[in-house]
Amino acid sequence: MNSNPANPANPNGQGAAGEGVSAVSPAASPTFSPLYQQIKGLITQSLESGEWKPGEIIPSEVELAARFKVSQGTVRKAIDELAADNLLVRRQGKGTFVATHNEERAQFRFLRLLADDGAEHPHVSRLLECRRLRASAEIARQLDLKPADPVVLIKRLLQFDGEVTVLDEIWLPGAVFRGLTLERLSEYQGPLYAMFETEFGTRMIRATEKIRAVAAEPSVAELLHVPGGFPLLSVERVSYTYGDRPVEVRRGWYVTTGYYYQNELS
Amino acid sequence: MNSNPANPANPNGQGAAGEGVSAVSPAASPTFSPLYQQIKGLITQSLESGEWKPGEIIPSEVELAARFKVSQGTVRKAIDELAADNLLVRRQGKGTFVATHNEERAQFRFLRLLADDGAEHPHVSRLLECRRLRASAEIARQLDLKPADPVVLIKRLLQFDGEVTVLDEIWLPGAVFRGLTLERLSEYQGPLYAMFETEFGTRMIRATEKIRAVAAEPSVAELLHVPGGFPLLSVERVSYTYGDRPVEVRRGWYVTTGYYYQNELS
DNA sequence: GAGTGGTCTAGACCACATA
DNA sequence: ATGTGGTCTAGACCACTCG
Repeated sequence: MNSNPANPANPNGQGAAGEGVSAVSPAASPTFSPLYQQIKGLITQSLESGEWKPGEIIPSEVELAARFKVSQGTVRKAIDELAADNLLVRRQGKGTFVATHNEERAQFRFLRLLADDGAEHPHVSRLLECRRLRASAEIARQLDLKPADPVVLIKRLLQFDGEVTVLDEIWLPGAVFRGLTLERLSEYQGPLYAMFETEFGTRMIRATEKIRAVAAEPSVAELLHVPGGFPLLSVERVSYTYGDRPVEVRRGWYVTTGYYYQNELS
Repeated sequence: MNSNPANPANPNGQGAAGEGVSAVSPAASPTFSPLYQQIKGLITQSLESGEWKPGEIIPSEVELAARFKVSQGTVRKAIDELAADNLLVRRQGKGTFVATHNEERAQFRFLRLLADDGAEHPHVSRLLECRRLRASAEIARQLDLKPADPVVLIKRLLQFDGEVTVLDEIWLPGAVFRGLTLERLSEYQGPLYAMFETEFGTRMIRATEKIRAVAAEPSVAELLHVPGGFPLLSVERVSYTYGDRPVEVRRGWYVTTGYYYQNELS
């Protein structure tokens, strides 16, 4: 950040078209941060603080411009980038909304397993367990916790069109997901990320995955109805929320006969 | 496209600020295409036709604005999107350049296999063969050719830090890659896509991948120095050039012990 | 018709690179 | 000093949505 974080009076001011505002240009700021980036930060803060909740509409561009004392074009550019990052969703004629996992037209953003025939195989989740325990060194490292900090472990199966296809082990920081039980999980329907968002106020923004081919170990093989040693896709995901804070580690084993992991390189 | 494809006189004209240009607004165009999209198309044409070649600089924004008879802001938005699509690269103070696979700071854009330790293991290619044959039904379909059309097949191994890690089978349309031989391949050094670009005028823009876990078949296992049945990552890639025309099918088998396929979900 | 996002323009000035 | 992309502003008008 540069200066004027809260109520900018045009720091690196390049002045309005025909006005005499802010004839600054001091030492040619060494750490230059454009105004719209600062606005972006301010909007992100409001998202993080819950001033505008997932699914809700945010103030119009003109309102925000007035609030931040900048031109509409500047908040526009800020919102553009936030929309590109999937934090906001623009809807022409209606307004700008906080992105949500609840009413998203597709969870394909995070589940990229497709059937060979391209059909729309609906997937259902079968919960296996949900318990609280202390983080291993590895999980603690990935979740940015201290070893032996409390975590929640969820195990579940995903069935695609009746076929058992995915086994997931999901680790969550216990402090954030207080009160998460198997009962509560089973009551809720819909994507896990939607539940995390509405029930625990934690919204997944982005994730990284490490993908490998592995041989099925006996316990995994049994759950997935494949012989031991069967080749499985191992997907280790770390999900992040605002401020790039990790909030989930998910280890998945995918059966990729009849299904494949779809990826786009661009 | 809307109208005025070549030398626009502001079709859906919303007129300059204080001028009397193009007071149109006819039947409220049913298929509305913004000006900057049309400009984007015109620039893409120039890229495709080779008017500006990979690595070269393109005309400045003001020049293009004059050429297309639009404001600088409009060509700016067009270039912005083309840069986001990795067709152009902006460099402040210098100009805008046509993207190239030659001097790219990283080919990580297309090779996403990383070592567990995160180190910079240099990879070297070992060519196995390069022959011309007739497309199978499947390959023809994927390359949008007619069955039995001529294709080129390249097989190669990739070694990471000495270890054999990847086996690739690469299919190319024979008509485009005329004169591609094993000798020519071995002479060239650097990424294949760089060679395709400079030697055959075909630039890869984007690709899709289907990823699976499979058991190594005997012939593959032998080449990769793993036992038969060993779990391998199967990566089937289709690459596209301008106009979303497919120009490569690449089937890869990756050994993912000590390495993983890195992916970002956002 | 009023409000919202989307497009387009024109002009000023800043940051960066190069000569 | 000049030219290039990058930021910021102000204002006009268009496309879309909804009451």
